[in-house]
Amino acid sequence: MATANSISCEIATNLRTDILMQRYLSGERLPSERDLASRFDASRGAVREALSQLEQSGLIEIQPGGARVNPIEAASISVLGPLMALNEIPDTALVDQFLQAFGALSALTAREAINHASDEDMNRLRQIVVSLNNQAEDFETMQPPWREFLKALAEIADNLVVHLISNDLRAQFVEQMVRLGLSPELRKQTVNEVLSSLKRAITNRDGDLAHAAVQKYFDEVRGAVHKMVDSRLGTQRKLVG
Amino acid sequence: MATANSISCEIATNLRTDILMQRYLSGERLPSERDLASRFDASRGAVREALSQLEQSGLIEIQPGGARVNPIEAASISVLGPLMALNEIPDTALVDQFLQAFGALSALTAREAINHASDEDMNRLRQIVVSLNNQAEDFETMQPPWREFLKALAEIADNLVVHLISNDLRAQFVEQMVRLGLSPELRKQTVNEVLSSLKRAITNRDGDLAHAAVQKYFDEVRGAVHKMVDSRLGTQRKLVG
DNA sequence: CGACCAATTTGGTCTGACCAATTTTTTAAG
DNA sequence: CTTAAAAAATTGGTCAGACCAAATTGGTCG
Repeated sequence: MATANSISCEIATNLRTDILMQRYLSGERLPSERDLASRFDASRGAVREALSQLEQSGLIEIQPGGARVNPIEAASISVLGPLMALNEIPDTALVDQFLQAFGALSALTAREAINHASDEDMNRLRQIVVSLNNQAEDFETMQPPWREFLKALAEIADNLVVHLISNDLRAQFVEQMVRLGLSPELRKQTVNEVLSSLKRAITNRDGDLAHAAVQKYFDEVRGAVHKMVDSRLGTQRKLVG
Repeated sequence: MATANSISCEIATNLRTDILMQRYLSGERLPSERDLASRFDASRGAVREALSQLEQSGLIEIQPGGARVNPIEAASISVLGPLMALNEIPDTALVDQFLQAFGALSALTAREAINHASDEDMNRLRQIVVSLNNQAEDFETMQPPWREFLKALAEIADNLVVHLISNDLRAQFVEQMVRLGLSPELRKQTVNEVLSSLKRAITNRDGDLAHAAVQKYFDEVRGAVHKMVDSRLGTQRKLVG
């Protein structure tokens, strides 16, 4: 957001954190706009803009008489980023859930893309898979072509709904992922299996195979992230203990 | 939104429609807040709140110097509802994309739920499937228990990410679906196959089978909706021609 | 033609005010 | 003492006018 430095944004961030940390419980009434204004040493207008943001993210509900806090389950995806940023160590379960959802949507995208791709599209995909094959050694170096691959699939599949969902998910998670320098170690054999499946899927125009391959890749990432976080927690305990 | 009747909301709706109908092109600059205020005969504060909403939905980007329109692909899910509401006749492709995405996420939910359900959960699911079986004649009557089934699966799977995505999707689409009184005619045989698969999945704790069954159900709905819209367009042409 | 500088425009914010609706408190009746 | 009605205080929604810093614009000069 361009107005990230603005006061209204700061107020929104503060209140959002308070709500997500359950300093305001669900159903509870928020302080009045005038109270908040004086507390944040800001004008009522700024507070109103902040509250408006929180309302649109589904965290609160503003009514004449007062603003009330909604249960988190009633919110929109845009709270996931702040929710993850809450703790220094990311919530493992949340990361896993993200990868599951993103993986399912990516797999869906892959199937539809392969099933509807033009010959030209197929060549483009083939090329990317080749470059993936050449850099399949390390997760880091593999990331750029992999993202390019997913992007190409998304363009071909041309599913606006999935595209917008993926936008939101990326916006909420990628920042958090890089914050931690996640670089899970994928098993080379699995990666190679995925890549060869993708090749075959492209050659034979087999959408279901592409679906399975992408799904398999994300499942591998999930497993690797789990291992990584576990070991990191292990070392942390060592440092602490 | 509780403030649906407010002026700021009205301004936001107006501008959103203008943007979605490409009366403001991507990259173009929006009129200044003062201009908009005078055009809508409102105060600058109201306009600012409206713009703030549009910015958070990703439709525009506000910067000192002016607000610019973003490409639709950069927006968030919350634009899907207004996008569908644009035309009287819903965009068939968009409905299909929605069902695809929602189906994939529901199938994912089903697999995880079945894989992690307690015995108690399983009994609950079994009961719902039985009631589904008893009302499998009509799409309408089947809807309530089916929704209950999906809801139960979601609760068991307990995946916040998928839950929030589904929230947004429902919020954007369900309203539009009922607006058109969609009641696609599912093939009874397919429905029965789905239900028997679900039974087996529950009995054998087979998450993958549940995944496939739910996927199959949504695919059937997709096909039925297509047929329905096609026939509806057909009669419409008759009326016009 | 391009670089530079001043005037204007624009977003961000503040103050203070008014209204209608809701909430809370008080009051009066049972 | 409880309850119902009425009055007061609170709250969100909106408006008008003002100021500042940053960005845009337009004109000027090299």
